[in-house]
Amino acid sequence: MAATILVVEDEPAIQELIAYNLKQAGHQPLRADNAEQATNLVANALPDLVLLDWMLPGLSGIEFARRLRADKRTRAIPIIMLTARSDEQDKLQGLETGADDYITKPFSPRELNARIKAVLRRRAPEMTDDMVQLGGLKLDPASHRVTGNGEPVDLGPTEFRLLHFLMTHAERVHSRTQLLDQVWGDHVFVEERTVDVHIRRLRKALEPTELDGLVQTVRGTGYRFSAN
Amino acid sequence: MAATILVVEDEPAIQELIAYNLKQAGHQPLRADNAEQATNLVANALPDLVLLDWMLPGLSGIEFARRLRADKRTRAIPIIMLTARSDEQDKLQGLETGADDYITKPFSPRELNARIKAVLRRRAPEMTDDMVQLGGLKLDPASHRVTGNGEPVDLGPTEFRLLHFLMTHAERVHSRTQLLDQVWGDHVFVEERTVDVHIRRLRKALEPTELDGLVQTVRGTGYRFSAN
DNA sequence: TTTGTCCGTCACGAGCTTGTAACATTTGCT
DNA sequence: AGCAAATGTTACAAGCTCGTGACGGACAAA
Repeated sequence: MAATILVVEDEPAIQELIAYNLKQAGHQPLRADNAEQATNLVANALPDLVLLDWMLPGLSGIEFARRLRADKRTRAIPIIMLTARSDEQDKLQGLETGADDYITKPFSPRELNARIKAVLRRRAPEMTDDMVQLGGLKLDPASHRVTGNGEPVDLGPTEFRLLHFLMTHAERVHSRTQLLDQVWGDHVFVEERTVDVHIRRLRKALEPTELDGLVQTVRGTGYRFSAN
Repeated sequence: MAATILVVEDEPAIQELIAYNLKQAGHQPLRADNAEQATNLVANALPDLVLLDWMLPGLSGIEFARRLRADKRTRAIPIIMLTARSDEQDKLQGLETGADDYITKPFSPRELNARIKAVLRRRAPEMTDDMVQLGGLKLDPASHRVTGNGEPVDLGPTEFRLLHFLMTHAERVHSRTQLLDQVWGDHVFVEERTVDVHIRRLRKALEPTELDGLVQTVRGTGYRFSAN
């Protein structure tokens, strides 16, 4: 659950309060007072989620959300809208622009955390620290441990992230490019074939538990984790 | 559980009662009749927890709580709100300002103590005086003593806090940054690698008891205390 | 002051990770 | 079968992470 979360909020007190709560919950907050600042931060490094105030000086929150959705690089980032109004009109418009969820101020830290967790679980399950258990394999992000049929499995950092992503997106084929984006990160330039090597390393590490068959090749497309 | 607790309450009789009960429970009460006095006390020394009356002459309890949350230095202090009203409206608003818990007057000393303990445990389990016992290691915050397999272990202050935190958050990986935040305090500027050195010192101190293996390195991520 | 303790930083080296290239094997197609 | 593309596999150099000992400064007690 160590997500990087961009907070776009012009009111300093609220920004501070939110940032504090995020840190408390184990996240890493990035702060921006307006859409411009936020744009710069996003250009630099992609956050895992954006908390976006509805009312912003200059470019409004809705407009900023629209831009995030328009850009291919940022399209997948989950967005939670913050608004002072509780009126349904706004809510609808907010969801239309592609917000994943919506919180009406004032809100409790507990509610904020619950929504963040819910959105991450839906949009980016590999960011939560929920334990994943599939086909005899068990991966626990919190303790950073993997066991296959009860036996401990030793993985390098990259193999761990790779397996975590595959398990949280099982039964689905991922191209090498997608895996590079999701597991390596978007500002990294690596040969596609490198993925093959790490898949190989992952399978090798799983071999002793006879579970290496769960990581499957889909020729011409990519790789897949399947528990069937 | 030797916490320093700031009581902000304008009614002398109730203040007296609470202070007496806190003392009885082993805490050290600090008293303030209003937000101004409280501010001065806090400026002088940080309490471990604040008991805050909802209704105060002058600056209200809510407002004071908000200020505590706004200041970086006091942000982390747990707050329990006291209120004469039992109405839900207030309850919500109290939590929104970042209070950790809420007690409706009149309350029994027992309830007060239970809530204090619960809040301290939730916010900072390593702040309570509960003895921690894991994998042959026993750490007693009250007597500030550590024994491994019965043998006494000699630790420096930082190693003690580090071990205490790790044991109260076992089976979980903590990054260097997290450890610095939690054990050193988030206002301190220290090199990340310093954590390594203290881990080393901790392990060295545990070596004679053969229990140094409980403090584990998770390469690329951080450290973990594990009793498995 | 002297002594001792504790702390933060640094530098060095062992060992682990990683990306890539090179070579081997499999697969699908004609 | 024969071929080309895709994937598996291995080796390796470069880089990085972490363990470790040493050092000097801060601080308090003697």
